[in-house]
This record gives sequence, structure tokens and C-alpha cells, in this order.
Amino acid sequence: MSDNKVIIELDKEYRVHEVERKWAEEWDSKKGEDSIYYFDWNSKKPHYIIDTPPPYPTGSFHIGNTLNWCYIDFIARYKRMKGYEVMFPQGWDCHGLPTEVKVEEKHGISKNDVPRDVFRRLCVEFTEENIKKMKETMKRLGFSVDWSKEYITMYPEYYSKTQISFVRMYEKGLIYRAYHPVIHCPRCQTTIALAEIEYKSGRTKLSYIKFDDDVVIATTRPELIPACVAIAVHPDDDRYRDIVGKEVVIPTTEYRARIIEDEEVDPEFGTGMVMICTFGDRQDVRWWKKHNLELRIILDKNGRLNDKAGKYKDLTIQEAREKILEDLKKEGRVLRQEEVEHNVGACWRCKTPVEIIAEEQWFVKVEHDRILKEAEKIKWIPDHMFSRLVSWVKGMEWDWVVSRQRIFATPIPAWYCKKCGEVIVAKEEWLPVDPTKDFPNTPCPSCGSVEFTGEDDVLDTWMDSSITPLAITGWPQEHKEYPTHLRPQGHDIIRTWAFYTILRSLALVDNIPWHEIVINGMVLGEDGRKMSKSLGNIISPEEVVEKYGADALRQWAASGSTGSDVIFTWKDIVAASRFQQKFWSMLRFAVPHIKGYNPEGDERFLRDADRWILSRLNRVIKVANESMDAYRFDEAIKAIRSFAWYEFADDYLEIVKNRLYSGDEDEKRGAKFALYTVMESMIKMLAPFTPFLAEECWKIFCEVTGRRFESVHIQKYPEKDNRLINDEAERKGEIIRSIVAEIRKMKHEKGMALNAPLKKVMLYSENDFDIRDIAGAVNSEVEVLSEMPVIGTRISSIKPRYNIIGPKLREKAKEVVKRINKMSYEELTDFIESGSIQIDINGEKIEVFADWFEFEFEKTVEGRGVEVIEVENALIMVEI
RNA sequence: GGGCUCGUAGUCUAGUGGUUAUGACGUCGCCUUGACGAGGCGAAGGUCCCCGGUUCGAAUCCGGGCGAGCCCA
Repeated sequence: MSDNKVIIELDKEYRVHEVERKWAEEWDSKKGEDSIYYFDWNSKKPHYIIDTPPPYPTGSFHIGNTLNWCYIDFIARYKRMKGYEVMFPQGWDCHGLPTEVKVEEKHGISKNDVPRDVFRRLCVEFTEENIKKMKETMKRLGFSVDWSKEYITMYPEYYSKTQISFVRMYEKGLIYRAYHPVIHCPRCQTTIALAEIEYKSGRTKLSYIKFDDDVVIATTRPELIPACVAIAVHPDDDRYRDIVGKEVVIPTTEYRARIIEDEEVDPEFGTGMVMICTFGDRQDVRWWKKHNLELRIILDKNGRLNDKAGKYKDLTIQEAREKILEDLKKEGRVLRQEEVEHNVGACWRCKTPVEIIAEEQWFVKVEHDRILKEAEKIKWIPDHMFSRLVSWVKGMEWDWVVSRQRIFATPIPAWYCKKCGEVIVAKEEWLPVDPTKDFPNTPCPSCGSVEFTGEDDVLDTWMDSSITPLAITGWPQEHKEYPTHLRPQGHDIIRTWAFYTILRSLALVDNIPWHEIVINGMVLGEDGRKMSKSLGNIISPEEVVEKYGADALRQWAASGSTGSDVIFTWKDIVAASRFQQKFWSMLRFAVPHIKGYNPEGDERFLRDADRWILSRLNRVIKVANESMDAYRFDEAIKAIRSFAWYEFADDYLEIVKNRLYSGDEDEKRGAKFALYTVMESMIKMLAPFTPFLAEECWKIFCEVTGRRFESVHIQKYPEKDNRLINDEAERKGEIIRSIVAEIRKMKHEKGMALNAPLKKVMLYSENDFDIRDIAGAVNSEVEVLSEMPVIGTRISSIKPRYNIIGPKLREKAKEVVKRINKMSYEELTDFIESGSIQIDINGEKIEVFADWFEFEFEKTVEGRGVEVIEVENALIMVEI
């Protein structure tokens, strides 16, 4: 019994940190099959598999991740409560340049200073630490991850799958090697990624150079003239219409180039003629690819020109530039030079301008049409996100380059025969393999040599992460179930992660990867801008959790509309935490009343107010189910919160308080039934959003009512009970609610205490309703009058129902309304009584019906000492 | 430059071819009523970005403009 006492007197304050820490520890202490989040392949329940994003282990789980994972967790928890066996796995997409850079910084080394496997080991250690940190945050945020399904792409169990996928696609002819432009730093002598380019603006000289009498080009890169493979003009440029197709000799060389047309040429720039070189910039690469031009790379990796540059061989870029301009000037080909603004891409490390050269790379074929056709079978939420994929795929200019010149990544499982250069790709049974350490055990199929050079390029990280739905469903060993049900991700990676995953899934198993993809927006700072260090508007989830707890942060995440960017605001967090306190107070109120209560058979004691709140509850349950099914978390949580706070707490509880405290046993049982039912349903509906609060409340609810406690997260989600949805009850409830509210308002306006006693309240209504709770709530005797008291009436307003009148009368509607408005009181009374009237408009007789209008009546009462208040469906007379 | 999205009260936001436009925060009054003062009861606050078009009727649909954001080049 002493236990009960403790429980009944709940703390006034909801101790968010204490509660959340307690449940986080409790859930984390149950591992593997003991966890309530464990996914069992053998479960007979319908499966629901989520292809969770594997984040990049930077060491901090940021607020953008938080939004994404909150969506996942809302769905996972909801689906679990809806009876699904839910798989919520968690992976880590480990490979990548940032880690290489961080490790170099941390250890003060360059990756080429140490053996490859030593450097990899350092990266692995660094990544493991980061994963640990991020996992802690994720657990604290209450995500219902089944950690027994964790995968880490840098471990052999995972990357051997990446290698198998590579081998299979190679065997299907979907992977090939070809020359491809790469961005190269001539000083560091290394290939660098697009992301590593730093753009800086500066001024340079634009030289106008005469190739022949017809052809004058303007270029900022005269040193690349020997690499000129074509000259382009705009197709609508009348100046050059006649010379399209003509060949010219490239000055200082023996090469010839043709004049071609392309719409991307800007006729306003320079002479409107552009020299296309291999390669001056990325536009050159696009033109080269599009027009199938010759590849003439004149620049070597060491930053010097090669023999294709003829007499400029061995010069550096700067030297060549000066020498070529000098030679051209001698020939009188430099017509003029002008200063222009331009952007230069430079190496992020040494600030040297980067160059584009060509190297042999590994490619994955992109089958545009097939991808688009199949991607259409996936349900995109919101649906406009699909068009982002479409425009991306349609605009792709070349295949996916999957080789990277790095170390910390999945090795490409291939070798080159030292003798004949034959490419040997690993057999599946050799995997996992590091081709720089392991070698084929069969001779070269082409020349029989047994000496090989291992490929030291590695795979693009997207090659790892684009097979996640396959990996979590057991591919390739035992592929259990496919496609998966859901991919949740941000819209920033539709063109990468979503696109690559679809491509790979089609290539490897000839199927779409998921039935649905739900897309979240980005999180913006309080100033409405993207969070960034330089703007100083970054908020970390830890910071929010420390101040207001995880549930408040989760409620904030639910409050945005799905797919839209969400602004982080502290006020939403504060409002969310206030709701939690409010909800706790509701439970605190309910506890003494439902202590030891069993609702069995008590429906017969329900009174109007109880039937009303139960009907409203069931409508909210309906909305919650529909919204959750449509991934509209904002709608669901809004419906639940506003029902709990305003209808249940502010209205219903105030109305039944008197009955609960002072009623007889039977009267109380009706209210208890409602209290019990509403609390139970609300706790369950809140569970996906605020798992900590819900669990704590559920535990108390179970203990108080004598039910055996079992986590709320494995309870059945509330389903609407049609027997309890009742228009009549809602109408009566609304009358009761508005009568109580109006009388309280009247007391308020008269400066009376809200619970001040009144002499008498008289009610008149055509509806019949329960006055028990009204009497209690307004602290007065209540009498229902059987007859309308003597009061005057007049029509105070006429509201045309345009939705009826508009379609019926169309352009005549306005005139008809005008006529009705002009009618006298007597005319209107006749009109209302007879139900219709004929109106003559320009000789046309039109029959107008009274029910096309809403008439409002104003009543005047004679008699003294009585306040008259009108509400919809009832007239209230208060004797003070 | 291209794609997509969005412009609604001081701030953020929901929504919709039908006349009184949703909610939150903030502001202003009043109230310590037996769950909650981090609460309750009320009030003020809006050219629904601009200009055209469709329509009996547009904040909503269409076109154009201006502005913002995200992604990509």
C-alpha cells in the first residue's frame, strides 16, 4: 500500500532528465533478442524493413541527422505498434576523404608517408571512435534501432559485399575501363576531387588570337592552344554561319580543328568563337564528350607539357604561356588583350590552380531510361521529389566514375598482367581481397604470365552505400526478402544516394530497392539560413537534450511538414516541453480517480460529456492513424496535442471535476471510464513521438490500474472505435461545453471568481442534454425551461450560402443577394415561413429558397436581473 | 546558368475554388478555481508578395514579375 501512496502523489514537476536517462539505460541494457526493438526474420508478423541511411562517422550526430532519424523512429515505432515486425538497422558509411584528411592532421603525417595498410588502420581506429560517439547521441535521442543489425562498411564483412557487387556488375558488362578527365594538382601531383577544389576569383588577360582571316578566338589559356580540338560557335550566330564545318590550322602546331556549333556557346563573350581544348575547364570536358572530339592531352602529371605540345615540350604551364604568346605575337596573331574577371579552381591545400588531365578510370554504365522507368514504381513522398531524380538522370552527361585515387576505401578487386597488360578482375570466391597485397592464383588468361600489378585505385564510397538495402536483406549469401519497404532520407542526396541505390539494385537483382521513399528537408538555423560554422547558427542535438530533453527535440522534429525544410527554433522546443509538463499534470489529475479502476462494463454509466469526449477521442485516433500512414507527423502530433490540451484538459476535465469529486458512485464511473480510456489512448498515440514520456506515463498508468506493465512500445496502436463516434454526443457535448464556457466568460467579465456560486441558471434548448455537469462546473442550480421564454426576436444578419447559390444562379447571384438584403423584416419573415419567394430580375422570374441563406436571429428579453447569453442551440439565462 | 520548393499577423506556420483564414510564440487585460501560474480565461493584431487571366466567386487554379531557400553546374 505504501507503494500506492508514492504513486498517487506524483511529483508536480515532470522530471524530464531523470525519466529519459532511466528509460534510455533500460532500453540499452537489453541486447539482441532481448531488446524490444529486435527484428526477427522468423516472425510470423508482416515484415516492415527500413533501409536506414548509414551516416558518415564524423563524430557528431548533427541536427539534420536528428530530423531524418526522428522520422525513421516515428515510423518504426508506429509500425511496430500497428503489428509489424519492424527492422530498423543502423549502418555506417565509413570510407571517404575527410577521414583521410583528419587522420593526417591528427598524426601529423601524409598518407603517402606510411604503408597503405598502416594508414588504413589509423583511419579505422579513428572511425571507430567517431561511431562510438554518434551512437551515444542516437541512444540518448531514443531511436529504436535494432543494434544487432548494425553494419560498418569499412569491415570486411561489408566491403566484401561491395567487391562482390563490383565483380558481378563487371561480369554483366556494366563496369568498364576508359579514359576520363580527372582534376589534377600539378604541384601536389595528385588527383583531387571536385569537393576539394577551392574557387577563387581574380583577373587575367583575355587574348584575341587570329587562327586565320575568318577565325579569331578569345582565350584566357593560350598555353592550351596546342590542345585545341575544335572551335565552337552558337548555331544562331549569323556572323559565323558560313564557316561552320570548315577546318583551320591551329597556330604553332600542325594540328587542324573543325568549326562546330553548340548552343552553350555565349555569343557575347569574346568573339563568340570558343576554342575547345582537352582540357581547359569542365565545359571543355562536356563539349569533348558531347561532340566526340579527339583527346589530345598536352599536359603531364608533373605539370609540364609533353611531346604532343611540339616545340613547347617540357615547359611548365607558365613558361609555355609566355613562349606561345611571344610566338603568336611575332606572327601578328595576337590582335588584342584585355583584362577580365575570372574564377580559378585551385587545390585546397597548396592553392595552385588545378588542371584537368585524362586518366584511365573505372566506370559504371548508367542506363537512363531503365532507371527512370523503374524509379516511377517507387512511391515518392512528397511526390514532387521524384522530378528531382528525373531532371538529374536526364542531365547526366557521362557514366558514373567509380574509381578514386585514395587509400581508405574498398579496394577495386582487379590486377593488370605485367607482361601483356590484360585486366584481371577477381573471382567471387577470392573476396574480400586487397589487390595490392593478394594476387590471382591463376595465370593471365591472355599470355599465361603469373606476374601481376594490383590495382591501387579504390572505389567511390557510394559503391559501398548504394547496396544498403541489399546488405540488410541478406544479399548475396541468403537474400531473404526484397524490395525493402522504406527508404527515409534527405532531399540533398536524391541525386546521389537514392539514384545510385536504384541503379545498383536494378543492376544486381533486377528489382527496385524499396517500395516507398520518404524525404525530409534540411534543418535551417534560427535565422532561416543553412546551419554553418561561419554563420555561427549551429545547434547540436546534445545541447537541446541537455536543456529540454530528447522528447522535446523529437516533438520539434515532428512539427514540420514532411519534405519541407525546417527552421530550428528554441520556442518550439520550449512549447514542446510545456506540453510534456501539461500532459504530466493530466496524468497527475487522473491517477487518484483511476486508481484500481477497471473499465469493464462501465459504458452504461456514461453521461453526455463522457460520450462527447470519447467521440472526439476516436476522431483524433482516426486522424492520427491516417496522418501516420501518410507520413504527416505534423498533422498527427498537432491533432493529439491540441485534443489533449484543449478539449480534454481545459474543457472535459473542468466539466467533470465536480462529478469526480462530489458525484455519487455511478456518476463517477462514467467519468472514470472516459478518463481511463482517453489517458490510455493518448499515451499510446504519443509513444512514437515522445517515447520516454509515454513509457513513464504508461508504467504509472499500469501500476495505478493494476495492469501488468509491459512497454508501451509493444502495445497495440489505438484504432478508432466506431461505436464511440457519435454526432449526437458531440452536438450535446458542444452545447454543454459552450454553456459552461459562456457562463465562465460572463463571470470573468463581471469580475467574479470562476467558481463563484450563482443563484440560478435557466436553459432553453430544442436539444435535450445532460445538465449534471453544467451545474457542477458553473456552481449553480440549473433548470431547463420547457418553453421558450418571452423574448423579442429580430434578424441580425443574412448569410448567403454561395456554395449553393453560385452554381445555381451564376451571374445572377449577386443581384439576388442584393434583393434579399433589401427586404424588410416582414418580407423576410414571410419568406422564411413560406420557404421560398419569386424574384423578378429583368423580367425573368426566379424562385429563391430560404434555405439558400443562413439567418441569424438576435433576441431581446424583457425582465430584470437576468443575463441572457446565446450559444448555438441554446439560450442561457443566468440569475446572479 | 539549370532543377525543385516556398512567399499567409511582429516572428514562425497550417490549410483551402465559397464570403468570419489555422495554430504556436510574442504583445495587452483579467484570474493563485481542490492536475498544471512553465497554468487558466479573454483581447488586439492580416492589402494571404505584386500584376494580369480563368470564374458568379481566387489567398487557393493558370501566366508573368519580384523575392527567398535548397540542390546541381
